[in-house]
Amino acid sequence: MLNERSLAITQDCESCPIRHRAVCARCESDELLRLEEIKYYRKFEAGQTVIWSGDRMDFVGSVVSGIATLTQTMEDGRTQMVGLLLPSDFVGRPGRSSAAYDVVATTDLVMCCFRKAPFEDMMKRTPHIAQRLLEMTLDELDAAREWMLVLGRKTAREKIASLLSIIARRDSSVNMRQVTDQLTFDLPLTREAMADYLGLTLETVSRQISALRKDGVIVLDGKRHVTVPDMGRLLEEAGDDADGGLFD
Amino acid sequence: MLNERSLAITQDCESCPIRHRAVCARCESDELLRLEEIKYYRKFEAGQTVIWSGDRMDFVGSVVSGIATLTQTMEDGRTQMVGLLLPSDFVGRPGRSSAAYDVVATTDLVMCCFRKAPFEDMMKRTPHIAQRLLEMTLDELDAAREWMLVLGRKTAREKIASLLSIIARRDSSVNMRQVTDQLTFDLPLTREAMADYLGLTLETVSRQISALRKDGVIVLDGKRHVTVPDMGRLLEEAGDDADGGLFD
DNA sequence: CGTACTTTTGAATGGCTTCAAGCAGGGTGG
DNA sequence: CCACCCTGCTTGAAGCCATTCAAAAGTACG
Repeated sequence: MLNERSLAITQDCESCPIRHRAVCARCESDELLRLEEIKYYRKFEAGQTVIWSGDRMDFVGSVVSGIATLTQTMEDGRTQMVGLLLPSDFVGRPGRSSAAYDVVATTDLVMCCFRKAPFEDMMKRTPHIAQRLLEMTLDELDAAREWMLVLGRKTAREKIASLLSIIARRDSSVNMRQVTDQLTFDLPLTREAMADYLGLTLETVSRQISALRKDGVIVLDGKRHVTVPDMGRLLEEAGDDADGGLFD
Repeated sequence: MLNERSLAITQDCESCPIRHRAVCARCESDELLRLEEIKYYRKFEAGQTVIWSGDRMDFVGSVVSGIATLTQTMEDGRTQMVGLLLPSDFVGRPGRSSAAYDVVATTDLVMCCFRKAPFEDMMKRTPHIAQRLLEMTLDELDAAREWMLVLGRKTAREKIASLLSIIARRDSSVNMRQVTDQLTFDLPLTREAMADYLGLTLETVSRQISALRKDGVIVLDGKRHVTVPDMGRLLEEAGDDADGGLFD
């Protein structure tokens, strides 16, 4: 919380916490200065909708702190999460005027925004931005495809294990911790949000988490705090090979 | 066949059938000339594997004619198709040396290839290529996310209807036909390949196709030739709203 | 301390899979 | 020319995993 407030005041790109990972990662100092002129921060509270699918989207931006979700909803209410947005992730699509998905703040959220037209203009004149955006988009495409395997072919138990291992891996990379055998983290999602991510019902999510706990694959402290005694075991349960993805 | 042979001889980018849709779409004449110097054609027979997941990938390229699939396989053999590659689609990822997925030719296939290093070099000096690749990657990301909804939340019947409507839509756009009420096309995939795309078994695919036929949603002539008497009806069965995606 | 929300747990149902057999079409060799 | 086989496809029956419906327990907050 305190952290987010201080970030919201940040105007200096050089000292920005996502400086080295966001869409501006490859920019030189002079390019950053020009970005600073057109950027502005926006804050959202947990639960707030950032953009509705189909709405006019007149800005793009990066998540500075907090977590947001990208979801798609059918007319009858079935919803599928299609992306999890973490600090440094990019929101919006240059060249498209309306949003394709709902973007919802899962936690309190700070975004670094640019109005679309100036940003697109900047992109044309700054190859470093377009290059980085391409790289990030390719990474997202890989992640989406990996998730297609989870959704299409994995069992409920494997799905839960896959989600936990992804969160664990990311958490350790964000916090620059070593991926040792023992890992601890907080679930940033409710059971329902996990269900929407995994294509399950929240009851099944709850049951499978209980089962993994009972089998000693994870240790729960409260509803949200998770410890993984043996990461290899968790990856096995996810159906990946034991060192899958750790060294790529 | 004859068509492919003639394409395989094509050296002239200006008259290339995918000229206006592929990664080179935005290139000027002089840029095309430079591409022509480094490009080469490769042909694959139906069933042949273009690249194995994990293999060194020393080229990238565009599908000129034919169809290929992108698949992911788990150790126990479960497989999920994560992409369908059609003429003008791009294969390979600049900045990555090994393939992330199996690429398999579903029909006879002709590709326009570039060795990776010269292509990456060219990309740096030709913003038109990078711009177009970004656009194409963003489109693919949207397609992958749309598919996540299909895999995660749709019933078997809806999945089949979704696949059929996507093939129908693409077929009509490739052949520059009007999307009228009546549509006819050939399925480019076996029941097993459809199952791998949809996260189903081939038996379920077969059953649901039979059910849609029985209910008059589609008309079958042989195993592969499909007629859609009422596209709106098919889209309804897919769980999309009746005009979904036709006018985007 | 009560209300609202999230999570867990139980029991019954059902949709998809699994296992199994039979069918259809196309090519091959005797 | 036809028996044979191979591959792709269909259909049937039984079983299982995840869902659905229902209720209660745990948690957060005024």
